[in-house]
Amino acid sequence: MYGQQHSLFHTHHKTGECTDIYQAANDTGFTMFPNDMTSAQSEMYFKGKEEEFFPLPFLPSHTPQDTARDSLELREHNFFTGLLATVTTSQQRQEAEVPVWQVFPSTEPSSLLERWDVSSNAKEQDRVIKRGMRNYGHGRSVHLWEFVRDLLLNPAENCGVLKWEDRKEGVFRVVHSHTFAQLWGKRKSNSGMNYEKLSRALRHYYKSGILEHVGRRLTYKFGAKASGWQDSGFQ
DNA sequence: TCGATCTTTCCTGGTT
DNA sequence: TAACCAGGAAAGATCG
Repeated sequence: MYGQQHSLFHTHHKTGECTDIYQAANDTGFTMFPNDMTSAQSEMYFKGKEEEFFPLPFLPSHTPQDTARDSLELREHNFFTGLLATVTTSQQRQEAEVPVWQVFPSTEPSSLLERWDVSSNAKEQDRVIKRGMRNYGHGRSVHLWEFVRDLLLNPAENCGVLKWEDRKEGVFRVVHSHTFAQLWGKRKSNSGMNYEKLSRALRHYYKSGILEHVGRRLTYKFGAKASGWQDSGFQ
């Protein structure tokens, strides 16, 4: 049902080798989702020491065929960001300069992807991805204020936990403090996160000017050092 | 490896 | 009484 096969070739910028990326993806247990693949994405390289990555939309090939809810979310999310990696100095292929193509899941999988338990060797995939991405300054751990900003700018994933009080002034209110802390804890893989700790982290931003003190309960305001909250959002 | 920065954790005391 | 706020202190995590 997913990943109708198209021929889409990608030329390695060093070796010049052409690879059918859908085939490469399927070889590793994932199915490319063709609708959103663009030539721009296929040309997006990040150069690292040992691996080269570029982001791709993909879906796990073993998607569950179950609930309507999943189908709905699939349409909403459209695709997940994955990484197609060429491992040119891989231990697996030391004898050759031939790239080994592998598709890895995003290090920040969407909610749907998390439920799908994408791979049995996800730990190893994550390790390689993180190592590769560090080289590009891409995929660094998100800052709390950026997480807050993105929630506000993306109501579809906000779940109603945050709400703009004064969009123009950057004033927002925490509607569901417990859920808000849970979301942050989930993002940081920290099950011990609660609103007490989260709010302390937010208060640290007063000093740096990322947030400003408002004086109302559960209400915060973006400061001069915060950027991007003026954007219209992702929709 | 190290220092800077950010985040977490714990805490006391105050307010709503 | 519970939930929240303010901020000090220190430790842990991350990054360049």
